[in-house]
Order: sequence, then C-alpha cells, then structure tokens
Amino acid sequence: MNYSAQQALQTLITKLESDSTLGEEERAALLRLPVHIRQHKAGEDIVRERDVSGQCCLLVAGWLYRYKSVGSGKRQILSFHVAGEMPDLQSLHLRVMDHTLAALSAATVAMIAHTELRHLTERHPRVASLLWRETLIDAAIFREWMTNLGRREALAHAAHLACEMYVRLEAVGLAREHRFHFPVTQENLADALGNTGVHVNRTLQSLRASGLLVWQNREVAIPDWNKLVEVAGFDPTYLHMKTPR
Amino acid sequence: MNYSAQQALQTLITKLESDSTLGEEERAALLRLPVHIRQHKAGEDIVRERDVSGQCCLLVAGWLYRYKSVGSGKRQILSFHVAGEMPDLQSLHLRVMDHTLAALSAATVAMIAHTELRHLTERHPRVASLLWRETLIDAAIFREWMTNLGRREALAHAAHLACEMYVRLEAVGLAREHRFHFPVTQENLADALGNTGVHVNRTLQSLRASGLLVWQNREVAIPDWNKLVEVAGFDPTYLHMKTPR
DNA sequence: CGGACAATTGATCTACCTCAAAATTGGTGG
DNA sequence: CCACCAATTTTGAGGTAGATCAATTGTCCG
Repeated sequence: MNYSAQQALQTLITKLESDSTLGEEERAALLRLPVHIRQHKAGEDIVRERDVSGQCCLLVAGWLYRYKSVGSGKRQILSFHVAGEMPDLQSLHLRVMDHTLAALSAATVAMIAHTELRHLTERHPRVASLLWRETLIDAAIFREWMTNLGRREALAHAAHLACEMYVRLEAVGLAREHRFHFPVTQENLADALGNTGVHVNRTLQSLRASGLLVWQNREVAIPDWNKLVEVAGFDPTYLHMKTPR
Repeated sequence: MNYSAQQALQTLITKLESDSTLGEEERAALLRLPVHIRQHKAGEDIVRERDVSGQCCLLVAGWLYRYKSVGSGKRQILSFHVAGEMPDLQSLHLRVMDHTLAALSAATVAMIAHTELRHLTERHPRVASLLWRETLIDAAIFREWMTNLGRREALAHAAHLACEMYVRLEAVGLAREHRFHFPVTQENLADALGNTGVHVNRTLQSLRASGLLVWQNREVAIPDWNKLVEVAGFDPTYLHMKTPR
C-alpha cells in the first residue's frame, strides 16, 4: 500500500492524542511536517550503530526493531515497534546512534528531518512534551526488560513479552481476543530474551503444553490471559497507558 | 554539609552546561527555581513504585539508585546516580512511578515541583531540550545494561560496570587515576548485574586475581584500563559525552 | 522440484544458583 | 579502648537452568 504524507503523520497524531488531545494549531503544525516516505524490506537496517543521522523515523506500517551487537556475532534486541512509534526519536538530541534500527517485516516509514522537528518543538511546547513523553515510555519499557533479563527465568520472560505485546497491540487496534500477529522467528525471540534459539524453542513448547500460550507461525494466542499474567508476573503499569487494564 | 538552594541548582546547571552553554537568562531562570532541600540516610526510599509524585529529585551530594521488585523478594537495580543527576525526571511526564528511587549512601537532594519545571520548560525550549536529553542518556544507559544482562557473562558484565562508572565519575570530577569510591555492597552489585551475591563475590575475586580490577571496601581500582576495557567490551559511545575518550 | 531458512530433537556440558556455615569488618555503647 | 553485634564477605559442596553442538525435519517459495 502507498501512504501519503498526511496519512503517515496521522498515525503519529493518533498516537500522541492517546494521551491528551492536541489543539487545532498543534495538529496542523504536525500535519505540515515535510516527510520522506520510504519502504524497507524485512531484515534491512534503517539506521546503524555509530551513524550520525539528521532525521527521525516514524513507523507507518509494518514492524521495526532495535538491537545492539556485542563481539562474536552475539546481539541483544532492545525493542519491537509498530505503527505510530518513532523508534529513533532519541537521535533528535543524541548525535550518534548507540544501536541499530532495522525492519522486522516489510515496513513503511516516514523520515522527518531533525531541523523540522526542532522547529516544531520550539514553537509548540505541548507537542514537545508529548514527544518527550514517548521517549520516556520507551525508557520505561527498557527498565521492565532489564528486570526480565536479570531477574525472570526463561518461561516467565517469554510469557511477559507476550503479555506486553498483546497490551500494546490491542491499544492500537492490532490485536483482539488475545491473539495477534508477531513476525519474529524463534532466533529473533532468543536475541530479545537473552537466550539461545534452542532454549526458546523448548520454552515455547513448554508454554504450549501447559496451555498458557500458543506461539506458532508468527501468530500468538493466549488461551488463558489471567493465568499467563500470573506466570509472567505481568503488571502493565510500566506501559503508562491512559486506560489501565 | 548544608547546601543552599543556589548551590544545589548550580550542580544541575553544571551538568547541563557539559553539553552546551546556557544563555544568561536560562541560567537565571534555573537558579530561580524554588527547591526544597532534604537529607536521606543510606537505604531510605525516596519515591516508591506506584507513587504519584508532584516533584522531581535533583541529587546534590551522595549516591542514589533505582530498582524494580519482582515477586519473592527478588529485585533488579536499574541505575546508579551521582551529583547533578535527576533520576526521577521522567515523572515530569509519567504520572506514576514504575520503579523505586532510593538512597545508596547518605545523600542530599533538592526537590523541585513539577509545576515549576513545566513552567520553566515552556518558557525555555533550550532548557527543555537539555533536560529531555538527560532522560535520553538515561535510556541509552538502560540499553547498554540490557545488553550486559542479556548477552555478557558475569565477568565481562562486572568489568563493564566498573568501566562505565569510572568514565561517568571522572567526567564530573569524582574519580581520577583509575580509582573511585563506589558505596555498593556485593549484594547490591548482584542486584544490578542479575547474579547472586555469592557469584559476584567469586567474579570479583577472579577479576582481582587476574589483575584486571580491584574492587574492595567500596573502593574500585583499575590497574590496567586498556585490558579491562577489552575484557568488558566497553565502548563509551552510549554515554553520549561531549569528549569521547 | 530444489534450496534456504526455520523449527525441532537429542546428548552433553557449564556458568551460575542454592544452601549453609565460617570468617571478616565496621560501627556502637560501655 | 575494648567487646560485641550486625552486616558483609568468603568458602565449600552440590544442583540446575540454560548453553553448545550436531543432526533431522518441516515449510515456504520461486
């Protein structure tokens, strides 16, 4: 599908308005942002660790993810992203990328120049605050992931990720009835959970066997939400959504 | 020692000016912020998970840290903080705390009301950007810690933390000659590294035995910086400091 | 149909955990 | 200044979650 600049920016406006309504002028200013729409194939890097970029990426459709590499081919996936998010918004104030942003699936993104964003945020402190807030939620999710990586075992960790993704996706209309599409391989999942692919495979089998979670063919189904939440120790406070569930 | 409001705010100004100089008016506006100075004893919680707070904490002297609890007494330490930092600045835009802020050592803090900070940032977009930037660096450090937790083994992880703390402390004049004071117990360290106290103890012994790192009595000494950096896989890019080392 | 990638299985290994006790250290009151 | 207490650090001896290595079996497409 082809997206217009207006459609692309509308996904951002929708996101920002999930917290609080924007004024007419603020909305107009956002819609006036010049964007450059691009397509990325699954697996492509969009911005790389050490790059100095002059623009931010607004995800319009598809999935992105971020990762860091450590020596000898190992890497840690830091986050997954869906439409309406700006996964490299931090580059607006940090000169150099400390990680890589890449396409998980085929994806449509809208690139927005830093100069334009700076101009906008100087003129509209309320928009600045909402964008700032998005980066703070990003950080809150990192904190939860740190806790998952350091203090939860593999099974609870995988369950926790499923809970998180469901809540986030449901909030933007990309999931319902405790099912959703999530285009990760088990190898990707391993890089996110800090395990090996083999172990993730066995973990998913165990979750499946106990009827907690069916995660197959990039589709996730949660037969018993309450039980999964309990196993995961999942508490959505850290997602800082308007409607607590 | 007793600190005046002016002295407290000066630590913040110094921090913000490590990136770029402030205008005279901006500096004056910062110094005009009403603050409430408080002392905390080692171990005290300052703001707790689930609290809704109306102010931010500026650390003036001593050490703070943040942590998240998971069931059955386990917890994950998320960060360590020294003078000039505002460890709960995120609360300015996130209503509820998703983790706890506590005193690692006896500490002096200056509390600043959200209303005052909002007023300031609306009027001074440049100051807003610099504060935003501080929270982005905070998040960048989380990303590195995620990588440490997920993809580095205990020895490299401990070495990495020592490298990070040295670089951060040296930048604010709290460390020199590859030595510094760091008031954590091995149990604290375990909660930060995602290990057990027993294993941290053995890890530190091993680092000591190999001459890489002497970490005893809350004092850290790094006999061979280059070797430690290599073992840790430490690359300071993620700290986003003005002077790359 | 063939090729590439992804999921699965089995067997073995190891980094780190658990439990429990002993040795040190530092701070405090007498 | 010393004795004592409580918090830390250290040591030892198993145990286990998850890693590693190496096939084998799908599965998706061009």
